[in-house]
Amino acid sequence: MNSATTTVRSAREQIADQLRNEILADLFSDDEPMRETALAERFGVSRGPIRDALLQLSQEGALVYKPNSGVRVNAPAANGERDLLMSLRVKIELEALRGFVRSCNEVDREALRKILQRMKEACRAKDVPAIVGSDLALHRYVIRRGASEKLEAVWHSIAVRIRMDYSRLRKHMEIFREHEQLVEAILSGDLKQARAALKANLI
Amino acid sequence: MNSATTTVRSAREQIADQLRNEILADLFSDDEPMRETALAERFGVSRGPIRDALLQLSQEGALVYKPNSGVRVNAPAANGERDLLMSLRVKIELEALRGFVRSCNEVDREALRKILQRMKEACRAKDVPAIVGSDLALHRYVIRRGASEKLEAVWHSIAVRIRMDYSRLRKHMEIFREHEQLVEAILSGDLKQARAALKANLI
DNA sequence: CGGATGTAGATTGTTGACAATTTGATGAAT
DNA sequence: ATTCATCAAATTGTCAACAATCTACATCCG
Repeated sequence: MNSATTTVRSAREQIADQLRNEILADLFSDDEPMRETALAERFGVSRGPIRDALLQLSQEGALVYKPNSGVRVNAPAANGERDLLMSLRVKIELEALRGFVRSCNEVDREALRKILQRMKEACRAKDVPAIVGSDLALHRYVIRRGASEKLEAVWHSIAVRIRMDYSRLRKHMEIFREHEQLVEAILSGDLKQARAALKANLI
Repeated sequence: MNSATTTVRSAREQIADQLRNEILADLFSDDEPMRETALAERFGVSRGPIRDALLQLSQEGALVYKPNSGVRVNAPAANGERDLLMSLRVKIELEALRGFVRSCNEVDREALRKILQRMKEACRAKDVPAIVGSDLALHRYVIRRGASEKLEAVWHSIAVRIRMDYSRLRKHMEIFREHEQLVEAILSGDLKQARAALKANLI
């Protein structure tokens, strides 16, 4: 195994990943509480790892935590806060994009193609949680390699709180095509076009 | 009890608060691992709540989590990332400042004075963790009341990762005086001067 | 009838025991 | 001497039971 991509994925992280994708794919109602015992049964583990995952997702902004009462899905950012959050996200991603296209090597290019392929299949199958996962993975890869882990963490907490609308009217394949253009611009080393593709995808 | 200030503080949150202040006050070495059993003994609880607090602090960026190996103190942002992170922090705080001075009422003014008083005593006593706590509390109050909880969470994850240098050469009371100027500008409703005081404090 | 009060059920919070994993030391083979 | 495998101690991960807390409903008093 290589050590760049995380070799060990704890139960907590796997559960958190899956739940995050489903939450961002709007599979849960905003008001409905998420019960620990039900989730424990679903994932075939005890409540311990579930609690860890729920706490993590609360910190990320996907859930809202209320002491002695449990967690609920967090509401997407309201219009007022959305603008500022999005401007922060764009700022981080544009900065990371610059660093990424400069230092992009063959390993990075192959990783991007792989993620894009995964997104293609998810869009074809209309598997919204999988679309969410590949979308986050693509942006995250650029940010981690183009900026740093600290920036990646901050970006993540912003992206989760903005909550892109994946079930928007336009067809799912359009989501793929937007990212395909972004990746193509990156692979050809065209920073200017990559910036344009990124903005088109986000705003 | 009023419901604006959090009525219930779980063990996890109290432990996390205290540890965060100590970490940001540079009381732990960057390489030394933090052991769960030692912390459990220190706080007089079992490892459960300790694990919760450590996970939370890892999400916030104060600690670095390595599966099956435990947590260590995260290094402060390097020069390159620090600039971008600080620009994001300033952007959030300036935006929140605008909203805060506009809607600031008597309750807010009293809360600010109270936090400032706490900071004064902490600076006098050279209690660095307490200085850290009151510093974060002051900025957080402005952001929560001037912006939103989502912005507050994002700001927090940035502020923790920047890791202000509290043990800098200038005397501790100067930290207090900077914030005193900020609060005075806010209390007098002078947005322009408040922005200047904020920038002076951060940069 | 309206509002406070108590009570039962459900849910989260905490604990200690046990399992799985990592880490560093030790020693054998080349 | 160096490398590799093995092992023991320490540490984290998981679990199930129990305690504390909340919620909703019923009950009682004004």
